[in-house]
Amino acid sequence: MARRNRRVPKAPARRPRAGETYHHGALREALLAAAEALLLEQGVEHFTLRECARRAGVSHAAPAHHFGDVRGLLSAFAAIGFERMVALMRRYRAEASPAAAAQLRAVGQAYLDFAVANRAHFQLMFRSDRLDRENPELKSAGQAAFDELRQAMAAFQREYGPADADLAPRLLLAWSVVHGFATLLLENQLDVFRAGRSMAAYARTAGADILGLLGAGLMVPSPE
Amino acid sequence: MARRNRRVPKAPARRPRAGETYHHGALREALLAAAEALLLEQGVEHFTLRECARRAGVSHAAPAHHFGDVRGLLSAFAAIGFERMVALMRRYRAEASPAAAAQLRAVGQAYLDFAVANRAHFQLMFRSDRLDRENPELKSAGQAAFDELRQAMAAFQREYGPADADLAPRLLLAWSVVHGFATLLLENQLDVFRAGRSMAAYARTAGADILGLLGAGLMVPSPE
DNA sequence: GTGGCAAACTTGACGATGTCAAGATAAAAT
DNA sequence: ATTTTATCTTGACATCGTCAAGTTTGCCAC
Repeated sequence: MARRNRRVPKAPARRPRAGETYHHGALREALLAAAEALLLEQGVEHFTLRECARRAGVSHAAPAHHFGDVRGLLSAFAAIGFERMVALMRRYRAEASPAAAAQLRAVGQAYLDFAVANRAHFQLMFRSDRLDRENPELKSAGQAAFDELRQAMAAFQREYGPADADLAPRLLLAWSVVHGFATLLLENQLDVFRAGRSMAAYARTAGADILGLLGAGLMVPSPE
Repeated sequence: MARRNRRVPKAPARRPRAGETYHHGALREALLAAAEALLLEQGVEHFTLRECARRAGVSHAAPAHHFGDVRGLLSAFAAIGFERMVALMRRYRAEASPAAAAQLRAVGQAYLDFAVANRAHFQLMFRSDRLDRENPELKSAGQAAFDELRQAMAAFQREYGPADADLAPRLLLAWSVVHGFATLLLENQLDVFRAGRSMAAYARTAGADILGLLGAGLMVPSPE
């Protein structure tokens, strides 16, 4: 009722226009969309619940009714990230040769490509301080992504690896490689290597190099 | 940025007692020490400039005179972290066999042990949003740490690797492995693997497994 | 010594933020 | 039609980082 006379330097806190109802109707989705845009533009470090609400055209306390608190919202969006990553992994696998080595490379390249194409989103997915790790959607989506890697690595080991060796160390090694590379790249730690090339291009070429090295190394029975 | 009602034992802003001077005398060091304690206790996500000043017994605006802003302080402390990491790398290398493979493992294990023993400190060192990457001390300290790895990897390749191959992909692979493993471990992503064991113990055993696999894989000439 | 000046530190304010409590409104259930 | 519930707003609070302006102190020229 009271007109909100906000002296606004930022987003113009859009009031409901004619025809818009007091109830938003699809605020949950609108907030997730606003979060996506905000993360894309500003990065995970400048994400703000209030700015997110502003962009969705609602008051600063509205998100609480759908997500509890800011970690609830970000956890929901992180879960979406894992789902999209899984989708990309499956697409890459479908387009790759069915050979176990190619399948493993496809999963790794999908991991890297997703990270580079969705920088803030990826960073959010692994920032425990901004997430509620007990969120059930987040847990299951994260598990699904990990399962893609586990499955590809199991097939790889069935084909090349020593049959008696434990899967865990190889799985951990592969995950560490792609995750470490993505993390370092996104934190601008590899700028000296990248040397001007775009992140996407570099993730492609250097990523292929690294995944190739990793695969070649894992094909040899380890001396244990 | 009011966070939730974290059980924060907010130190009672100790006023200068009798005999203490208006000028602290060594405030810069006191602030860095307070930052260390605060990070250790609360983690990087709950670090606060004002709480840091409180612990050092000075007003909330005092740190600005020594560090500019919060990123200045954290960058200085991150630089200290890289220096300590380099010291640990050198100690491990000195204690290890001079063989290139053992030297490389020593560097990797030092990386992991430092990360686990200094969780918040390590996380800070790679959180660009809290740091000023142009800070000269931070830059040179980070470079020194990287040089340890580079040097060990160069020696490794001189001894085992294909002499004509490029060093960069192998260097990137090794860094990605240790960094990814440390990151995932500290973000509690490996709890299912860890299965109750302490982080330090797990970083030792699983870290050795992974570094062993990596070394074995790199000893074979890659098919490129 | 002593006057003055720059560095070190304090005080208070400002605009943010996340969350809570209480009110207003719409939709759904009875 | 009335009641209940879900949705959204409003306003307040504690806290944060930073800035501007005032105090205190160390120190150097004289």
